[in-house]
Amino acid sequence: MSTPADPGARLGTELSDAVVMFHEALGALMGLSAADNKALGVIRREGPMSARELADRTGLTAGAVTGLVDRLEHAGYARRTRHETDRRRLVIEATAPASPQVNEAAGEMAQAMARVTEQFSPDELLVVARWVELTTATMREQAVRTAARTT
Amino acid sequence: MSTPADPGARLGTELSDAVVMFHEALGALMGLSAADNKALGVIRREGPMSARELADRTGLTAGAVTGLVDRLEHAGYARRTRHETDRRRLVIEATAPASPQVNEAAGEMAQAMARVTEQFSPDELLVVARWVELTTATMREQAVRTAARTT
DNA sequence: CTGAATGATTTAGTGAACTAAACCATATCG
DNA sequence: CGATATGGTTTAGTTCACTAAATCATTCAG
Repeated sequence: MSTPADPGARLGTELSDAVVMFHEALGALMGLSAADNKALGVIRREGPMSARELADRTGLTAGAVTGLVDRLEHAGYARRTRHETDRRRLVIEATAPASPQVNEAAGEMAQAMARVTEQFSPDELLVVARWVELTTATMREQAVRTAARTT
Repeated sequence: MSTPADPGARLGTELSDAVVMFHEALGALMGLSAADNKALGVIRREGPMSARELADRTGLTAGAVTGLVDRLEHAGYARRTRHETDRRRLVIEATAPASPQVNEAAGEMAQAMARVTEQFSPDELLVVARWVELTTATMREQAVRTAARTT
């Protein structure tokens, strides 16, 4: 089935779990529910957008998005602005993580990952980078396909 | 700051996002809320446990765990048994994913990852495996440290 | 300029999952 | 054996984010 050197199988379980756990822990530290955290991810990933757009992305109704953005804004992770030309629209954008605690945690994580990187030669890092890239694309595609099945 | 060959930085954002997205999509396909999915993860990861133990792990009260296990059991992802010697206690254990849809999605993911693996030599796979292992350990540790900050 | 359309908010009501506490069943201790 | 502790369930009440629909503001089309 899977050899000890098959990272694909491992990713499926352990790394994936660890990533999810860290993500959840960071979300909790930020004081965000899983749903709010997910929405923030959408804004961060896709850049500033209107409330309607965010509603479509998250599958929420317009009314729910108002509350969602209220919470994100109040917690300091997002900002509401009016659209320059169309003043009915909002521009919802993510702001830098405010809390020092969150910055510290993120910084610590970055350092820890740097220590991992340190242990590989430049050539090896190229290999790993290639794998990470392919895997990311695969996970994304599978996420979309899997989501499509739910309908 | 981070070179194109620094997988650590990439993991922090893109792969991590993709992993979380897939995890969420799979959870949705399984008909589980994020919280229930997380609890199921605990049972899968740590093996059979009593309701009290699960309550401690998830931070829920005893009453809430009853409902939680009800849902998991009803959806076919967990099973309640009585403890052999102490018949007050439950033994809550995860069962194999029942729904054909979930199996299909999991299978498709496994195949997709196999196609990624295919593109690397055995030597390269060893490098990747080493990186995955170190990264997993790091993420786990950081998840725990981050969770501790929340308190 | 008026009327219809669009974007966001507000309001009222609903549902899901939670807590706290009362409640059974079983186990353990004196 | 009786009293007390422990594990899980049940119940009553609360909280919170959601939807649907009414509302306000702005834009666009005729």
